[in-house]
Amino acid sequence: MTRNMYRTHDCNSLRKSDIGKQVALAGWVNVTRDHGGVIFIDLRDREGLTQIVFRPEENAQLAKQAHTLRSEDVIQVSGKVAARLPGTENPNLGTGDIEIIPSELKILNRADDLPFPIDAEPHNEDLRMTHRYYDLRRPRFARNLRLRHAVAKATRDYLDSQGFVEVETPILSKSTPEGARDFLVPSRITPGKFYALPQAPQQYKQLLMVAGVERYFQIAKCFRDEDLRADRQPEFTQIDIEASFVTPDNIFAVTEGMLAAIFRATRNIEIKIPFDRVTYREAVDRYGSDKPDRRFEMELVDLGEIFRESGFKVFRSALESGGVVKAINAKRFAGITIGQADELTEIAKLYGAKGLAFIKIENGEWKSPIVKFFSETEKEALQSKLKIEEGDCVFFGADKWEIACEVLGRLRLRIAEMQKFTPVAEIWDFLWVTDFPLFEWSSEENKWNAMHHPFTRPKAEDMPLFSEKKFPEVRAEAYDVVLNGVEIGGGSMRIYEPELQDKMFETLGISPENRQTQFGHLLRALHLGAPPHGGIALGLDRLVMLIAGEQSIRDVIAFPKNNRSVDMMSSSPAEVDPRQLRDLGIRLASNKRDA
RNA sequence: GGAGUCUUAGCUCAAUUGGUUAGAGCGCCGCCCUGUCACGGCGGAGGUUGCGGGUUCGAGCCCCGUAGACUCCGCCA
Repeated sequence: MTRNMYRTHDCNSLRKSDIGKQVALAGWVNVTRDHGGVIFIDLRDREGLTQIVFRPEENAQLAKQAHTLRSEDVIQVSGKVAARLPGTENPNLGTGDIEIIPSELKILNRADDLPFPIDAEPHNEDLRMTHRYYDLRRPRFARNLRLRHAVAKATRDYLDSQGFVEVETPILSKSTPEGARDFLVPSRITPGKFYALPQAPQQYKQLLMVAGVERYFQIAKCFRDEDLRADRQPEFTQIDIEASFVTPDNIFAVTEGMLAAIFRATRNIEIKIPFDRVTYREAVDRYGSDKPDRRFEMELVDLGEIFRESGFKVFRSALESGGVVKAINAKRFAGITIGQADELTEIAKLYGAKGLAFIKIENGEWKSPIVKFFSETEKEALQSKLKIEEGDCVFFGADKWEIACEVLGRLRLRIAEMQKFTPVAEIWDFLWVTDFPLFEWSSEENKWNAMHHPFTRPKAEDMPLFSEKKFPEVRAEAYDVVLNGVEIGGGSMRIYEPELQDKMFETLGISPENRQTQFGHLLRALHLGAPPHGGIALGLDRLVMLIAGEQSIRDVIAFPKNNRSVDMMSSSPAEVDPRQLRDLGIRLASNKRDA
């Protein structure tokens, strides 16, 4: 590929051993260093940099031309590889021992004044996104795109080796009432009807199991019309996997093997498998999160026994009304500033606490307005249970279990940030979170919703609870895979019995008529010999983001959208020609400009 | 739907308590410079301080509104 009329080598391939060769290179002018006489050009292509030297005494015509070069001009250079003058080698460059003495310079294209410097980190993200094709020239993004490719390739290679078949499923599919808001696509041929873009290939992959594919995967684009975050895009990519006649252990093993293959291929790292497993209950209890970041300690400690009979009414009454008292010990955080304390209090309130009590241990003294309510026995018990030492800062949560855990879990993460927790070495802490609740109560809709999705099966041992309609206690055969506190995937064993699926729909408040219109195909499929099956889907964008060490999935997507779902570069979404709407039988309800 | 932060030259930022002609570095243009690698030196151009309104003798700065960006909450089965 590199040898053609434009070039014989890439810009990171010439070494000492090539000295004397006649070569051609092509690329972008990374930087010019024009000394009036001698001119240095760093030529850049996707592989690296090579220095070109123009000397007026050798070729005045070329030097004159080179003098006009500016950053990001596209040029082609032919010439001879030469050793750099002794003492002027650049050890920071792979090609630092050599330079090119050109005999020919072709200016293929000139660049205008640049929207931002390519070597600095512009903070203005909309400017970057507007000129994304230019932004992507920066080595960091060239690296990220190639990393993403390597992850996808390792995924395909591994799953292929395990007998999985990649099957494409429709992008134009059907809207379903459960889950996220759908993107809709109007049908021209059937006016008034709409396709929906898939939120995930969930139903199709289950139908492929009924079809006897047995082991399916797909690197699938998914679409959800919800508000965005740094780690959420309206369209994103999943590594989607499903298999028949399997148990969760089989899915865990294939996922672990695949992730191991990915880390081997991209980072040459052997990750530790199998991953630890914790139940949802334990994760929330100990870390205040269903996606625990275990790279640092600061676990939630239950203080129920200590304060059951306490004279401190706030704690005692929380326990008496069925709640919990829990705490985290932030080591060496007694120096907390007023601003930090205020922020943590805000966080506590945001997640439902009435306030935030904390104790600073400074100069051997426990500093807090609540300490005076504690007995000596309580203080001693606290000290030993939380391993309190000089310089620590202890934060309390007294509330319903869910609220106390979530509040302390959020504080735990924020405090770790405030303490500038940075792991000494790269840590890849994978774990499985299992036994999620099957249902969650929606106070907004006043009904039970599926926590994962409506096709998730209850755990076999919880079937009786399901029959007894003890819905909050029913656990699902569902699991998430978590990496460094980020949920990178989740899945479940599916319901394959039509009767059980009907019972599930019934619990979710989906009427028999709606079941038929919305899920009829799936229900019929379950009646035609559906095998037991289950699977998982991993967020490719998030996974690549973590491997790349990026903070946002936008940095590992070639053309992402901003947090209002706008592509700043192409200005989409955009208005369309009225004739297009007429063809679709669509009339806009209102024209914003009239407002 | 809600909260917070931000918006000054092409880019990154500054401008004291509301007070002179809104500055600096990079980039750009011109001149000089023959071994640099973020080359260097001298000079120059470049601004409706996001937009609209208000308070004031006077607003980049204070107030109200509005637009946009980013982060978060809700939402994301």
